Amino acid sequence: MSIESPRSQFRQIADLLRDAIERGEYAPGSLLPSEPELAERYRVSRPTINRAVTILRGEGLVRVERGRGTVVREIPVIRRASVTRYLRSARERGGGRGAFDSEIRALGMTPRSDVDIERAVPPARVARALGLPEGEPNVIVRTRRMYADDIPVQLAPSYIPLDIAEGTRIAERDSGPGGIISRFAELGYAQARITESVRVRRPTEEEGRFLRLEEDQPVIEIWHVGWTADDRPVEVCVHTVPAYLWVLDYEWPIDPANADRR
Amino acid sequence: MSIESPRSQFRQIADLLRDAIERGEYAPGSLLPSEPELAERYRVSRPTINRAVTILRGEGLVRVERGRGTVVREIPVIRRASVTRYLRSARERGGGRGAFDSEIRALGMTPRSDVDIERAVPPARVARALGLPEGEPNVIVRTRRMYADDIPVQLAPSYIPLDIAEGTRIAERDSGPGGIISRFAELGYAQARITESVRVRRPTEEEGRFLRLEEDQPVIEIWHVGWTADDRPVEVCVHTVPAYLWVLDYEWPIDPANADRR
DNA sequence: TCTTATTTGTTCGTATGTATT
DNA sequence: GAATACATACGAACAAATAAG
Repeated sequence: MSIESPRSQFRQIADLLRDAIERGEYAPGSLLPSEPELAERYRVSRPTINRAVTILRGEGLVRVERGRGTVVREIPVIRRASVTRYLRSARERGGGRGAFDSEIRALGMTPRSDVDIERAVPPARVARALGLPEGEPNVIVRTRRMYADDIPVQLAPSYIPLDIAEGTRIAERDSGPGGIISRFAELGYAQARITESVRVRRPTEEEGRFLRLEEDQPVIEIWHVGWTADDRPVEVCVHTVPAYLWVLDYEWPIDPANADRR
Repeated sequence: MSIESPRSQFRQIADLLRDAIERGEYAPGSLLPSEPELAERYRVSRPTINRAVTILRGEGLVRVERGRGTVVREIPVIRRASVTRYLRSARERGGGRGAFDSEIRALGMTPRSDVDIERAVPPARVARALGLPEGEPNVIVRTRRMYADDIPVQLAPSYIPLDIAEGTRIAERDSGPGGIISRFAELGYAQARITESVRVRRPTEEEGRFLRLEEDQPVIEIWHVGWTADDRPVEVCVHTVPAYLWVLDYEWPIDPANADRR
């Protein structure tokens, strides 16, 4: 084969296939040639081909349907407007019913989302972040599952201390006009500040199942905390999205007189 | 072996090794048992062990030195204070000489960074973002390479239109007091707004070489643009960091009266 | 400096299992 | 049920890098 030696064959073949897909040689939704066929074409063994395909799967470029073949994925990158999504204007943009709706409609896809409400013991990390004792059922969890054209694209459980949420609209499926942020304000816990921490990690089993991810497809975790003006954390929301599918946009003003960087 | 069948052996062994590392059974900096030894211990073939180790490499948990062995990595996660790093206060925090310095010193490590200056043809994406014609040598590139304890941790080329930067301190290695942001202000291009887009991708070859990454170790790309008050983009900086090594922190105020979310 | 043993990297050929068509 | 396609594993082999003598 025409492939040089210092680089492993399975990586080189992954490159060739990736290029071919990006050139449009294999259209989105279509099948790649079967592994035996590719093995013959590139004159390598089938496990080597399989290894190359595994790389592309990790990148979200193809999806494998056992018994059927390897499907080229359509990769419409979803942009998350991380800051402006908390403004009323974001809700109106695109005629959507919320920021997520606008984000998905902007791609010409159809958004959908579910919410599950339950009272639960939060993960220890969450309890600590909320300043609550660990191991007690002291939060309301609002688990949102979001879809674009019925494809799951985001999992976002939100944790609110029971002493704030219990018996309020926050603990209802329909949180009412203006969303839960408006409810927080009415209850005297107006959120004044948001912090988000972005990291990349492997999906948990549950995330993988819901987002239809393989284990070598990393997710972006957005650890979102809402703070009141007197710096009490009142909401932790853990957004989990497939890393290959999303771009996160942030934006803020700076004061040049005060600014610096090296 | 004690491993169940529905999950592949190489993944299960990766889990076992990961747990052992996280339990501290293999100390940071120490060697894992050799692959033949692990193969015997878990009663699988050596390629299966190798495959498991490959997973851990992708996660940044171990680093392999051929001929020597597999080293457990010390993983001090670096937090990037994405917003406050543009405030003068960030520079003073920790007695560092800049935001990056503070970030690294906060981990008890020693920061170091280089800057290379050159006049160059920017990548097409960059030219478009700056509103410049493509394919022309119309930018100054300030390429920063950053290290923690001499380990490369970030690569960040910054592109500035030639018509702004040429002949100014921006095109010098030492950009002077207050950093280049102060120079922009003096030149009448005060940056008033920052946008950052965060995405995850495979490293380019150059990035992989510098950051000592393998191909299956994703990077976070932070596409950073500085805008003047009249919305001219005057600087594009592409921060590239190993995804397993960094957490990005963002923070902003919200106005509850105006806020909304679904 | 050179040699040899050790350790990981990669590939092959083959075989078996599982899911889908 | 049969054929097809991918998933994974084994054992063997050779290459490349390192370490030890």
